[in-house]
Amino acid sequence: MESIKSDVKWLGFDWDDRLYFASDYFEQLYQYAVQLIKLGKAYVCSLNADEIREYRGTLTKPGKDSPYRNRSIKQNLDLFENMRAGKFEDGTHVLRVKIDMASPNVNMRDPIIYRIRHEKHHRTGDKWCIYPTYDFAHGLSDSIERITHSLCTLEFEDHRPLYDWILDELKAYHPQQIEFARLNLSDTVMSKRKLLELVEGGHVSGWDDPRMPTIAGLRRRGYTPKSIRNFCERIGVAKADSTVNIALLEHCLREDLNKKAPRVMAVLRPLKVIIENYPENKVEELDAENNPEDPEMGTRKIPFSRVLYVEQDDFRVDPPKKFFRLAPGREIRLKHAYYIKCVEMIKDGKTGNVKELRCTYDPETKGGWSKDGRKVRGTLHWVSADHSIEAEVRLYDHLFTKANPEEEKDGADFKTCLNPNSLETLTSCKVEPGLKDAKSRSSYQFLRQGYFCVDSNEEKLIFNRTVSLRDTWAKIDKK
RNA sequence: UGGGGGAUGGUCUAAUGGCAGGACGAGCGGCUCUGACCCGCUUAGUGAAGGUUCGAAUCCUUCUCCCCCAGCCA
Repeated sequence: MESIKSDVKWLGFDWDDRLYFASDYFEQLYQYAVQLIKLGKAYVCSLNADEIREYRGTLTKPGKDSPYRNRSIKQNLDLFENMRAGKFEDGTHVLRVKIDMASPNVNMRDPIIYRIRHEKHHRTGDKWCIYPTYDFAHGLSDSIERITHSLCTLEFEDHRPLYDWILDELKAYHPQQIEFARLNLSDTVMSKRKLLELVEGGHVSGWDDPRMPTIAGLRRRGYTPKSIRNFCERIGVAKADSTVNIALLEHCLREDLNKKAPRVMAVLRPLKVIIENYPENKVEELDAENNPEDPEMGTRKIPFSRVLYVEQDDFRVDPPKKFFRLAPGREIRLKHAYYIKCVEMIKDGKTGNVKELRCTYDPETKGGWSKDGRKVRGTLHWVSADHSIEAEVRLYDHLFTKANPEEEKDGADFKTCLNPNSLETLTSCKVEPGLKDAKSRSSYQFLRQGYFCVDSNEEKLIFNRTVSLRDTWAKIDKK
């Protein structure tokens, strides 16, 4: 309950002084039930659960009346009072409403409105041992609260006749129940039952695992309340079953973060670069803008020195067409810094992998501009090796490999298409020094990579990837 | 096979008898010190068949397909 409250607040809503609980109305609800008995519209039924099911009939066959259906009002009043007084065991009696056992809508076949449960309630404690069912409490609670419209999901459409019946019989204020389709998202599951399975099966670390579509999970992943609200506005509300593509949610997220998240440089998979013509001990403080979308976010200083790290993906020994990044002999720009040219690559003797690059820089291009007007196609992010700090980065991907895990063929379990690579942890990432004091939960854009938020900054700095940037090159490269 | 709902581009959603539009995605191009953002263009739809009407996504008829209901759960 507390987590529901904090989720709602986080999303940006407030109930002011209107935090209501159905349990606040237990006494009134009881009195309404008594009234129904007096009207001859409710009776205590002493059939057991199996018998009640049997008497109910099926979808196509009508039910038959309970043998207890015609108890006298006095008898019912008496029995119900004793139910409340705790004179009976769980399951021995229930209070049912008298409608029509032959109704084509099974919800109208004398539904149960009160049952005995000798259980402690989280708000009323031991005060009650009988509790109203949802169908009974729902409409009357709405009525007591004087709400105008009661919104719920489609599966309650069949319950609306009962909702209406109860309020009409009691001549109570009658709100209008309106049903709408629940929200389904592609590439994940939304049902509580299935999410619980993921938690209990250890497929995720908990309800707030950043891969979970729960509010707690989205929050920890780095989603902003505003992006979620925008998303909800865009998808609208309808009565048709639908599955919204998660790409739209991600779009709303990028849209919001693009305006808010400060830009920083972080190298996830470091490749060492030595600038051969840059003095050994020299360090320059370069200016870098914090957010081109918002000049008011100002600038910061970032250190540049002879030994740097760049992204492994940003170098190719044998660059394909349209690859604008570093390659042997190729000149590129280091963001906010200088043009550098790759003059040599050093391979690991054993693996043959490139483990280090030797480059030269052009001192005339400080800040990233060339006076002679020559252009470079690529701009890379980088960090200064000596000044960077280590961080762990967790890359998240969709939890499932199929857009609709619930539609597994041959009725296979939805967990068969769990994505084994939905979490990739990188432990030796290098981030710019200014991130040393990054606050927990704060969001950044790692330039050219994506949006990341601080999961924790206690013993070590840990980032969650919220969502990647759109990556046109990745699409070209795949072809 | 009883009852209740639903069907508009790949996806979500507008159009309440009067030009089928928007967003996301995808594709192409432009811009660029982020292959980001932004901008331009393109793609692609009324479940089916009849009927009413000057005119139908919308009204009528028939059909098809999908979802929900037989808890003392919500």
